[in-house]
Amino acid sequence: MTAESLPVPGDEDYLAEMHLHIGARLARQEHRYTSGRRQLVEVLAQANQPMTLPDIVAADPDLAQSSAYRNLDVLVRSGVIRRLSAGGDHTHFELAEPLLGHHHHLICIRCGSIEDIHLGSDVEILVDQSLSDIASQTGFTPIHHSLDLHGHCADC
Amino acid sequence: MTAESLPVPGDEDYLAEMHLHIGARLARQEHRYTSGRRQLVEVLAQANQPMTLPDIVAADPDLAQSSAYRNLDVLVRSGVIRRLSAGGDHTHFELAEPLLGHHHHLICIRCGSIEDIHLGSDVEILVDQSLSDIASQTGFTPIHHSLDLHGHCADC
DNA sequence: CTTGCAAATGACACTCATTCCCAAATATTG
DNA sequence: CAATATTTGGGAATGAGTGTCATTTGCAAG
Repeated sequence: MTAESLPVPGDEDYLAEMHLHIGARLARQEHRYTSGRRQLVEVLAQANQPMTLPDIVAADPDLAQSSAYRNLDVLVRSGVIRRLSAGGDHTHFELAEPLLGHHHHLICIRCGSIEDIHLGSDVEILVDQSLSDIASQTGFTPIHHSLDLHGHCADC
Repeated sequence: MTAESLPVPGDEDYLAEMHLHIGARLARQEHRYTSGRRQLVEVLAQANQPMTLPDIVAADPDLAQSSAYRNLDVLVRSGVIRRLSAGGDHTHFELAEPLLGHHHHLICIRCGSIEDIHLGSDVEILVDQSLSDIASQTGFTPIHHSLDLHGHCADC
């Protein structure tokens, strides 16, 4: 999908290459890729599902809450991480699409959990085309779309 | 789309009929359709775009903040109003789809505004089918989907 | 049209997710 | 190493949203 040759999750040193990409991206914006930020990215990469701040801190208790929030914000602004507002108490965070691939979500409206799903490319193409048609009529500049299915997860 | 014969927005006494529908729906759940709730619905019906609580109170200063929040919640639980989490400071509310029709949103990631859009039925059908295919494989029970386009609005 | 009772109201206190603050620590540059 | 800039983390502050409770309102039965 992207012109850059990103390694895929099955890759041997997927994490190492990903860190290089992210470090370069942060450097371009005069930000340092510190260990705290690296830990954040690793937690999200290993979970491969959107996480809340309590999830993240539980997964790596070395992370300080205030720094985690601040660094999540830096990474969101740099396009490394994406912020999801699912309606529960906490915002969810996940790696951005260039790192994770384009996908959508199953959102449980009872327990607030979020799971990733992938749609067929035929659907994606049609959706993208329809949305950009509408956007251009309104003077809206599209950046990305979100398509989520809300309902009850298997556990609920 | 629905079996019931709801009046359409062009209708003479659209509001009156809508209030009847909502009153009946609330009564079924042992709730009263009080003047505060009616005002809430009228504000949202007239704005025909999702509003935050400050928007709502500004549009009708008679509404008390705590009651407005409580009644919004009652109306959400009763399926009259839908809650949207757009990522800004405030949650947005809009009339639910049975009253407003199925639609999607343009969400400005700079100013937080939300605007309604409608997609062609071919897109809707394809999306619906794809989503329910995936859901059934996962044991997820779909209730509704949301498809939003994020970007910059014409004003930003 | 009272009386009784459950639901609703609104002012205000409170919770808690997130942001702000700032002095100490760490990295970068010359 | 000195000088400068960014980052860190603990705790205080912010503010959207919720809870509390005494008062009011709406409805039903007599």
